[in-house]
Amino acid sequence: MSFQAPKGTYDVYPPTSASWLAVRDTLARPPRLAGYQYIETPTFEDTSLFVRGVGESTDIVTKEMYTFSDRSGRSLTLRPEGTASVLRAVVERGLYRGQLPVKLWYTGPNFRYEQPQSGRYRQHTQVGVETVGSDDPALDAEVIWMAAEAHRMLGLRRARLLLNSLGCKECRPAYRELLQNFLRRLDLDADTRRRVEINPLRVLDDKRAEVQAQLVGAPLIVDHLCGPCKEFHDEVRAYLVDLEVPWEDNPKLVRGLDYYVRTTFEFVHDGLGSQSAIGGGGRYDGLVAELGGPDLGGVGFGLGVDRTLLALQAEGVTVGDQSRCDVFVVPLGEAARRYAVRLLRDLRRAGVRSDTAYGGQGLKGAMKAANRSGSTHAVVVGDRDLDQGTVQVRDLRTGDQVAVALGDVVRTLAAARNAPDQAGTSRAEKAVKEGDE
RNA sequence: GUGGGUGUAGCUCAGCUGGUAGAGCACUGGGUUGUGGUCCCAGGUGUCGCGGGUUCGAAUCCCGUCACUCACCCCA
Repeated sequence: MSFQAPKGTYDVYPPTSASWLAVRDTLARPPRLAGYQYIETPTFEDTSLFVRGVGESTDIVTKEMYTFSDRSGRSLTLRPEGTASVLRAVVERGLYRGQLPVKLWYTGPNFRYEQPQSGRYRQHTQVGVETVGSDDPALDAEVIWMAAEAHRMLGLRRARLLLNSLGCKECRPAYRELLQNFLRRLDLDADTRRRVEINPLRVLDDKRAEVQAQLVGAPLIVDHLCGPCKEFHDEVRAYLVDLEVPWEDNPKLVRGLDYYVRTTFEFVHDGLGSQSAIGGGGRYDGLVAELGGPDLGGVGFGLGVDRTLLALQAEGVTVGDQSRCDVFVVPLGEAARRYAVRLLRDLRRAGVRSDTAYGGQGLKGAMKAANRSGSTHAVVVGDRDLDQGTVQVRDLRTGDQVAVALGDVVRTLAAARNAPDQAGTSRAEKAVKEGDE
């Protein structure tokens, strides 16, 4: 009997797990630099939270949720996205009672029952931010900038930012009707006709050529924004100019979550195949009130860890430290093995990543293991050396080997670790390492 | 939910119109019993996804099934 991971899921495992972790950590760096605090919410919630929060007419709610009953008959759902949970916690814990805006970041898995394909899984990990309690367009710009900044830190160059405004409850209804009148005259399949009635804006996002061809001349929201929405949108864009974040206005950008108003954005990457969105977000004024809280506006993003890694791979950019260790200890003989366990303890306490060969492996095999560990240095120590009160410290990059007194070993290796590396470290690796400080 | 493609060694794959399984990489050992990364030599593993059918004979042809994969709707 053998098992495999459930359909649409994947394992994050070596060697790529180092890159995956680096991507996740780097996506969280700008928020942490911008005063966002960490929040963690349950992986599942009451089903009704998502129905209310994400929107009854969305595909997510109608056909993609992992919903189940627990043993006492409650209907629970694995979270399909992060915003509803975080805002639920903000309201439940009264976080909005302090200084506003509340600025939070989080990371974790989301679950959607979808047909898997390249870049689309049933469980995927996001890094997200939410800000609650401010209608300042500078905050929209900050959220967008943080995503762009994370991409810059990673060394990702070909991500494009698409930007739109979806209007608000004042101007959207009239536009919606206008659009419906236009769409109803088109030749569309049954599913799409239904969408015209339930959520007409999403029809604009249809990828099919035969649909897009008919959409030429469709009324666009940008031409029907109310005064305040138009002004808000212009201010967001002015801030983006100040921040030197390039974008493309895309009047057909909609996104599949019902709660967005005004600012809506998506980062796309052309190296990913069909699933090109690596992150996105927008403003959701009204959602907090919808979830039982005060009438506070908010804006946030969700960035896909897995798709961002795929985008980096498509650009040939390697992120994260691929080495396992800095120092590898090669003991020869019984006394050396007894010494090695203590040396490893002291190296690790000094912050030097270190490992050794176990199981009495021979010198040749141990050296091979040292090489594969990615260590820059090997410590070869045998009874002969211990008798002389020394160990052999070998630089595995150059092959240079010197005897070092027992009392100086840790200090010598700790210093070597901090020395500037000779091999050219990639810009991305440097960015990630800076993040570790 | 709908449509295409693919399932052969740990990984990437070859195997023509049926004759009973291979390569590269990886791994282990040795050349060098106190020295890795290069080089040379040696070594092992397969329910050929699964079930059935055709045939003297099936990895190869047919049917079914499962899985994976790509794409659509939609999304990270």
